Amino acid sequence: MRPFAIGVLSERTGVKVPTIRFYESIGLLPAPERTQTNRRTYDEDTVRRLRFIRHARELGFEVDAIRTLLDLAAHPERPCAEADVVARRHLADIDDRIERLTGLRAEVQAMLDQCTGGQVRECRVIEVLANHGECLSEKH
Amino acid sequence: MRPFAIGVLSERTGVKVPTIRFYESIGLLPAPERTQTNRRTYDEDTVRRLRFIRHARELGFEVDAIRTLLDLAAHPERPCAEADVVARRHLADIDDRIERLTGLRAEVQAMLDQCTGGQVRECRVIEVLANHGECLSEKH
DNA sequence: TGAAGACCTCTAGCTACTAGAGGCTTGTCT
DNA sequence: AGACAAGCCTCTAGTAGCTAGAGGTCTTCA
Repeated sequence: MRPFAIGVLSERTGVKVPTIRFYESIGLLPAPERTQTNRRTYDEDTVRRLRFIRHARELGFEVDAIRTLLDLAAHPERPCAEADVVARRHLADIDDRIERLTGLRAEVQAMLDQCTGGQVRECRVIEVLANHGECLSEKH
Repeated sequence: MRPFAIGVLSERTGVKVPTIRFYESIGLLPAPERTQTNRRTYDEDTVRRLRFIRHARELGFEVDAIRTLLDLAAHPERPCAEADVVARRHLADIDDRIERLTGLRAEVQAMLDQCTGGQVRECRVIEVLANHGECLSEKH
């Protein structure tokens, strides 16, 4: 396969052109070869690398974590414990966020349940916001 | 009560001093009176308003939504339907995020479950990231 | 009186992109 | 061959909601 342009890379990976340039600028993608007229050219390796990045992003991994994972992927002989750690940390982070959101959900739902639909004067939504004491939990 | 300084407002509301100035700059808080030496002075009204803001932020409302809610809170004679809409939209947003996170959680968990702890060469975490086809869902 | 601490403004940084301006190059159609 | 659109280039700035720091003034307390 011939080297191809950034637009082709974009289409083949589903990552937008400006995003590809952005990834290059932060060092997630290496600076590619250029044509004589200064255009970036890519090869299959970059397609694989970028798909890896995209997929990890879709799963919510942060760029720093992806850097570590990419680094690991490049060294097949190393133990995979480190990848495990990264993924476990991410899982814990997701759990954390789910838990907090679930708590919030309950508060907002409770607020809405109490709303009788009258005037703002007696609106529970506004009132709960104004008075923290009425909340389900003291946590926030 | 005498008017008080920004540090006092900060302590009484739990909102950091730079954040208070930031809220002023984006118009969430009105520009306060100043002393002759240009220091901001606040009163009880601001404490209430800022507590309202803080509480809404803690519940995950966006600044724009808070603007609407504050506006409503200032007009007790209006119907509270609008507050209801804001809160319901927020609830839907939270549900959405929980759902997406739950999906992610399952993917990451599945990835981890398959890891046998050997070398990166046979690491499922790395492999799953490299090959989207192995995912639980096609959604992402 | 002198030093610490609180206050002031302004700028820049965080995450992960996205959008736009202004200007070349490439490809296609006639 | 020439015209014109589409694609590429760089650079800057904007998104949300703050946070941190520089460099300077003012207040408070021992």
